[in-house]
Amino acid sequence: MKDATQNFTAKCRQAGLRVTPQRTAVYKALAATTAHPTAEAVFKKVRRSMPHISLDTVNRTLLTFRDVGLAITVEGSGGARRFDADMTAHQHFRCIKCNRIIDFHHKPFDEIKIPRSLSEKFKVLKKTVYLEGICRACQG
Amino acid sequence: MKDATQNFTAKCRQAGLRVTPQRTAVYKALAATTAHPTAEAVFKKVRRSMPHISLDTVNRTLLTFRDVGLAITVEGSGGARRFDADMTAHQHFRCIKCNRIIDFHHKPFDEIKIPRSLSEKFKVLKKTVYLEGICRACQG
DNA sequence: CTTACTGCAAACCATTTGCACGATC
DNA sequence: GATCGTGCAAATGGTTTGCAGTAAG
Repeated sequence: MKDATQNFTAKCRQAGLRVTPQRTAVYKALAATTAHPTAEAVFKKVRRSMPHISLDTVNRTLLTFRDVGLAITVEGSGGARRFDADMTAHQHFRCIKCNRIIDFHHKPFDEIKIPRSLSEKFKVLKKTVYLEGICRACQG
Repeated sequence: MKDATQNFTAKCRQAGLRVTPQRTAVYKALAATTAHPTAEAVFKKVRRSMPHISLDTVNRTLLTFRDVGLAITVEGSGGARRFDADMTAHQHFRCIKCNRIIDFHHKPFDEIKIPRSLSEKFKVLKKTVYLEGICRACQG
């Protein structure tokens, strides 16, 4: 994790982002956990050492981190819940521009094998391949 | 789609659900689209033929459908946005009970191949295997 | 006729936006 | 000093809950 913290300043500069105490604190808090926190959770943590920081700043900072490649958001999380009556085997592709979700079906993806090390620990009820990118309509 | 509609009554009975006009209308609206609509979108559609239906009913109905296996929710959609500073290759397992997200890494999952038919149509920027189930702590 | 479902209202939670002040480069 | 970032406040959007009336079995 040493790398990560050093990497932070470099990535900021590289992306033309200013290195502010808030950003540093948010990054440290996020990098220190594997709990995949929400903005709210990061906010609570950071506030302990920086009582004046606002939730908005944390939120914006985290989104900025994602945009410049310092963090990711867990697949699909964030928007409204979306439903699908199709109960046959299929996978989803989500366009990051228009937010459309497109079904596709690729048999090999139905048959991916869960490693033993996982099925021993967890009861896996659902396994899916999830793709994100840019759909045809949103390209050039 | 004929099957689906017939299946509907059967599945309801089987799950001990009453077959109400609202449920029927919501199911029809959902089954008629591949757009992966939000509750709001389904609501707007259903309201055209059933002006008195409420958004809450649509919401609850859709969640019920998911619980009895008449619909699915798109992976991860619904909750708050969750962040992760880990930029190395890895996958996520989400516990449907405690909502925890657990990292794991299985090399073969990094190397899944996108079929040509997809990469021709879409610019795929991210591909991940996403698992859901019950984590150890939440099991019996 | 009993129990489950619906609709309404309110509360709650997460996210976004505009703007003025302050800090970084 | 110019520009970018922050904090505040308010608005928005989505989801959940409790409750009383209504309809399905």
